[in-house]
Amino acid sequence: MSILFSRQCEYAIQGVLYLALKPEGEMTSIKELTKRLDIPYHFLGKILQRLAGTGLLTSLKGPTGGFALGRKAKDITLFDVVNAIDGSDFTRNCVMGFPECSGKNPCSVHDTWGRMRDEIYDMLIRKNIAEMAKDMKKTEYRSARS
Amino acid sequence: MSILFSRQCEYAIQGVLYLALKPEGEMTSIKELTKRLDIPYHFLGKILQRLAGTGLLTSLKGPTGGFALGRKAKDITLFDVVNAIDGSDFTRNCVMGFPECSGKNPCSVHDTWGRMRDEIYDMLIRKNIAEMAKDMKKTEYRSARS
DNA sequence: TGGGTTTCGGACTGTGATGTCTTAAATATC
DNA sequence: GATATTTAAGACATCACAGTCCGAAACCCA
Repeated sequence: MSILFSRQCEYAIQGVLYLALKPEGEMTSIKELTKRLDIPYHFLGKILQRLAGTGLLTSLKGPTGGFALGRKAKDITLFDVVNAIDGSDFTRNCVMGFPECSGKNPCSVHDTWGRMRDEIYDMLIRKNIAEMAKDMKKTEYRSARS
Repeated sequence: MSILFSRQCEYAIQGVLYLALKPEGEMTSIKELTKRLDIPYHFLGKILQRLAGTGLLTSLKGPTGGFALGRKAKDITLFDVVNAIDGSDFTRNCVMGFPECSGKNPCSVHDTWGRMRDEIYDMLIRKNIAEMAKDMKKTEYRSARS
């Protein structure tokens, strides 16, 4: 069975959560992120770059440079991150790949899956980065990678 | 956003549903399937081969040969098909990729996602091919690809 | 001004999934 | 038995995603 998010997207979420644990406005380098999160250096760089391009993150070059959240953690939802990397096609396409599946012409699992899909979407929209980060803060970060 | 099933798996589901609409025991050739379902000929061949290998389908070579369901449609669940192609890893791994996410050490969306994952699993287990095919029979097949 | 540090951007490689092609094996019909 | 038809099986090609590498641009500090 295939999974919900691409690996890029998983990394993006982990990175954004890590940044949310930092004091507001403090810059964090890729070097620190890659060490703490165990994500390939250059790959993570590209992902953060992409997030910065959408305004979700800010970036600064040079020493003391790095990345930080582009707005307050509570104003960033899980959906914002996922949508920036993987898009939101899953909200539209039929789960079984029937090309003409729609509300007027539903397939056999259309309604059942539609309900689950809505629940997933709601979860992504409701979860904001601030409260997620707070949950993780309870224990030391690496062991809290859970 | 990435999707729930691989393309192979989507094709497998579509193929099995098509076979379920046929009289019991009647063989259907790849040629017919590929034409009606608009799936690449040889690729579909490999997928059906694989399903036959697990016993989900039976196959016969030669003229009048083809594929048919390996047991009664009502005894084949959606999970059987999905599991044969994509496996069932999704029931185990953390949706955000945190390597050490577990019940004892849950991430922020662990419980929420876990509940949804269970619902998806239940859907796959409960939906059998017979009733799904019956739903689709209501309209002409191609336009019922929905 | 110059050197070191960091992100930026593009090109490149590796890998797995998707899709194609060809030959062999099995079966039905004549 | 010969031939046509169909699946079986493996090699091959193509493509998207994952991951690497390098030079350039921006920035800080001495």
